[in-house]
Amino acid sequence: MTDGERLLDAVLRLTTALQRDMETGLAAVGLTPARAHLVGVLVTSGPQPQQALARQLEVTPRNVTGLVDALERDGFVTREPQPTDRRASIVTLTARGREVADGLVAGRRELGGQLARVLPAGRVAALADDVAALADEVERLAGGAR
Amino acid sequence: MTDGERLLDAVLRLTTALQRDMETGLAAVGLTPARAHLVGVLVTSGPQPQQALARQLEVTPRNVTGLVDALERDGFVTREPQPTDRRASIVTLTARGREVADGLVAGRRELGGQLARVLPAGRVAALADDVAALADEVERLAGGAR
DNA sequence: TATTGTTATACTCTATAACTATA
DNA sequence: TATAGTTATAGAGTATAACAATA
Repeated sequence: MTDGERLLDAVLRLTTALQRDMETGLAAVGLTPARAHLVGVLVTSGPQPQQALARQLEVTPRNVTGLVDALERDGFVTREPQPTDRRASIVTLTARGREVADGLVAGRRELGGQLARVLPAGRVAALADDVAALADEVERLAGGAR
Repeated sequence: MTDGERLLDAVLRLTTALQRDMETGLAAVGLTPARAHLVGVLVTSGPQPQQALARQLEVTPRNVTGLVDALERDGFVTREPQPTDRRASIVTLTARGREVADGLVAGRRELGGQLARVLPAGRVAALADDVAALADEVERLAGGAR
């Protein structure tokens, strides 16, 4: 097996483990990855109409309807009427939604710290650069193939 | 942002890009990730009854029924009767299934090569080791939390 | 009595198409 | 006429529970 294949294997293994870890963490607070993604956009970009969410999530408006339905039912967000355009509603985090979102951010920071502690302190920055370079390349491969 | 957080960000970006890249590749040959996973197990471990597939894929037997239904319909596998146990059937790759699977293996090898070329040759092996160490840690975190 | 695979049912994420209300 | 969001429909992956056929 070449070093490149070993690298790919390790990355795929990391991918699977990370996904599992994050999904169980999200499930513990009552979220799924897709719903957490939407919550993340609200945290970063503030209250938004569903069209804007659809664009940022790269998903159809219909899909956003379903995600917001579930998040609203579970008390994470509300749909606020927009006075200037009665077609649109503004999706807004509830207090509880914000609390949960803050917890996710904290958990992510903690996971970053745990990963950093796996390696000698001097290597973490270089590793981050190398992995970023790999990500750039894969994005180029996928994007450029069109 | 700490180096650990930068590392985590890079890894998550790589994860997303890889997933997208692989999904489009699979779709081009008529497979989904879940079905390709099943095909991969057949390549590695040979023809299997569905119970064994369910264990290796870590999904329910019911789920395997659905995946095999789809793979059978699309001509990738067949269900062969098992003479010694008439309850069970043995899931077997067709000639076309094997061809497609060989293509996936080749594609993976090529992707490994492309990743390796992103970095100075001397760093690839060390990077593979570091990423493997991260994967070990995340598996430990997820598994040990039970 | 235990095991293999299935039918029945349900939830989540995703998509397209057609429609309503509003701009 | 264009836009925001919905209903209708569909496919994929996943799960549990009940059941048939076989061991």
